[in-house]
Amino acid sequence: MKHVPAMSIVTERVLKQMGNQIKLARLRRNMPTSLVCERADISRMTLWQIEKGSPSVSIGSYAMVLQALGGLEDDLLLIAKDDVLGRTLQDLGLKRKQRARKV
Amino acid sequence: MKHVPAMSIVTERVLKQMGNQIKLARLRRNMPTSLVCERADISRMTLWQIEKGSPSVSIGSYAMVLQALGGLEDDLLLIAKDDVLGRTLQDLGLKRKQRARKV
DNA sequence: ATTTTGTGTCAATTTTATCAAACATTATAA
DNA sequence: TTATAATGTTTGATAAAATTGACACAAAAT
Repeated sequence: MKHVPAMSIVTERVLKQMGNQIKLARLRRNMPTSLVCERADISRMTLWQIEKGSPSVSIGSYAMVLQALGGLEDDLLLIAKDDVLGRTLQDLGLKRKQRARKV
Repeated sequence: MKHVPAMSIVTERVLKQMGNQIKLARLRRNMPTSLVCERADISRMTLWQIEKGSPSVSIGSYAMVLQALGGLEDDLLLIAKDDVLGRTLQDLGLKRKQRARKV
């Protein structure tokens, strides 16, 4: 990430909560950080940042951690999936485009 | 990300699909990449990588893009949330710990 | 059909994440 | 209670990500 000041308070909170959820998932499985790191092929430092909710960790590291925890990587597919607002807006705009267009 | 070889084919596919879902959400809103980038305070190049599903983009950039699209950042909270396997494992292990422990 | 503007994509440079190796701290096990 | 091992945390070096700026290409508006 470039700079922190652009991160909104809301987004910060979301990342922190997500990190904590990942930590809880690890503890439920009774897996030490060292094991997850090994399987995910990342350093313990990086996992620590993930569980703390640091915005500056690559999505790839996240994905590999979720996979290391066992089949949790599919949760990523939930993002921008059930896009209620988006579909409503699209219905208003008649036909579907391949590029954004003004007005 | 450190190196690509560790990324499994499965995880690669998941990231690609997630990127595409984000792109579709943008198009539904009829927002040009330039506008999303501006709001998310990232370069067009980075957004392009997100929509392509590159593993080497920070979670912070993802979060800000989701926010720029309008209220989509809460989708991140769906990750590791409904952890069925984890809860089952925990039930087997009686009490809940704060640290992983062997056996 | 022509023009406009969003998009795909590259290379070079700057900025940042990731790592390794410590050490301190604290929850469990014994 | 003491010992043990998991976790929190820092630092400095290096690998990698994010940016800028450029250009060609393509979709949609005129």
